[in-house]
Amino acid sequence: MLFKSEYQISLQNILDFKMKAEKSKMATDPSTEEKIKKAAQIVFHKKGFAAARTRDIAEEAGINLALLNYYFRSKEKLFNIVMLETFQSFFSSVSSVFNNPDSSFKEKIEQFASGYIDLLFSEPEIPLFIMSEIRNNPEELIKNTDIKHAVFQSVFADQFRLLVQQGKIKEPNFIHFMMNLMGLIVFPFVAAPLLKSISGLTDEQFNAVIETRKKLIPVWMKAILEV
Amino acid sequence: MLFKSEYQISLQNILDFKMKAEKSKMATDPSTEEKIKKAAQIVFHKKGFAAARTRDIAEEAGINLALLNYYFRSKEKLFNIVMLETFQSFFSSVSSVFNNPDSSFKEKIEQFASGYIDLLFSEPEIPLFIMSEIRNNPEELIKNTDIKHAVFQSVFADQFRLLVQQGKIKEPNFIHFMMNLMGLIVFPFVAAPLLKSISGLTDEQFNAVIETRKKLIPVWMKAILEV
DNA sequence: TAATTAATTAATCAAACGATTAAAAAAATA
DNA sequence: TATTTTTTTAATCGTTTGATTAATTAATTA
Repeated sequence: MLFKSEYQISLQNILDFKMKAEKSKMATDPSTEEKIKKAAQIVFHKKGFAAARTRDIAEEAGINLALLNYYFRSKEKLFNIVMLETFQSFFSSVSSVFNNPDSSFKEKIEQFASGYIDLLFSEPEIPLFIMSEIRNNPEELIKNTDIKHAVFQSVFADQFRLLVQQGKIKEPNFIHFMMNLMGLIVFPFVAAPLLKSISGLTDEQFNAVIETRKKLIPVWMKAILEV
Repeated sequence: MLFKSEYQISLQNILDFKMKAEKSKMATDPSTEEKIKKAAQIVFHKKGFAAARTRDIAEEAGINLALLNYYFRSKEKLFNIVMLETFQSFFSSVSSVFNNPDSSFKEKIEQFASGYIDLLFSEPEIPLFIMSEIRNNPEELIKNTDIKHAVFQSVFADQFRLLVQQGKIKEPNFIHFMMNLMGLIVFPFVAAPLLKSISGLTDEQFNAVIETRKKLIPVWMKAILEV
């Protein structure tokens, strides 16, 4: 009896969890809301806000068009949610790397280059999406995230300034350093179609080239800093 | 009588030229066709194809909407013309620098960095425009231009390979070199809104930072090549 | 089980937008 | 000057697209 009771309680707990999960949108089976959001992410990332049609998103999600407005009120509201989540996920990795107190300056560069290139391999359309859409929504996004603080008030930035003081870094402007590091990492993804065309490389060859940049960029950045 | 005759002939020539100029679209006073094209350039560059409305373009040009279709048949045809001309003008400077037989490898880097940054100062929206729109029109554009040849079969590329043979350049892959050079130059413009926000720099301060990159990028590129 | 609420669908609306038409004005030609 | 051609305009057409509505089904609650 104790056994059965325990089993029953256990089963009840499972059912309770499942219901709770459903309501709090962490359901094991993706809820309609999640399906729409995921579909919107795919379509918005690929086409941008203006070229994306709500019918595209509904089809991608496999749901009726009216459901999109039922859950998210409007295309614009849905877009804002996707944009915010994209922005946060894209820069969440930054903070953890940049503010790790246990890694050296050099190690952070290595981790950032490698980690970011992996992230961009899995979601190569994100940079162009963010750069394209950010100009329509100036400043709004940055306020909702702590990206500014995560970069310029980071342990990474402190370590940079210390090395400048010690005379180990020549160009003291941190913004130059960030432009260079980001440029070397991100630009090949943003310009991928163009670079593939003018180089004649296949997708595989192109990816292989970028893969080697995980190791090369830290070396190049070191060289840049010392000049 | 001869005098008058000469004068008449001279006047006739002027009128003939004016008529010819008008018809061949090189009129001194911008023709309607030119006005529309210029307006389309501005609107397309700023908003991209999907977000740009033909009514925006007509208003920007100060003409009736129907004239746009009278001269260019459709929004798409007008866009293709703007895209092609943008692409060509954006890369026309490349060929002249890259294929100059009288300048050294180092000088080409300096001229390219300085010239390209100036070009981007005057038309900062072009890179994002090209990168965004090229994914919808894969390969079509590159065929209509000789960009591929201008870069990879250039004097610049030959000079690069020679320096590799001489052991003066470590990383022999020219595509890496181009990614780095382009990335250092172009990325700050593509990511300008984001970089301004996270750095807190004003437009003037930001431009001043980029201005200094004209001199810094050649130095950095030299350091990269020697590592 | 009955009543109530939430989720889903098909049909449709209204505004936006690219494009066309027919008429007027301007320019070119003979 | 008279005629023809080109350019420009106002009005409007037809489609696309974001959004809504009313009815149906499914789920929840009492």
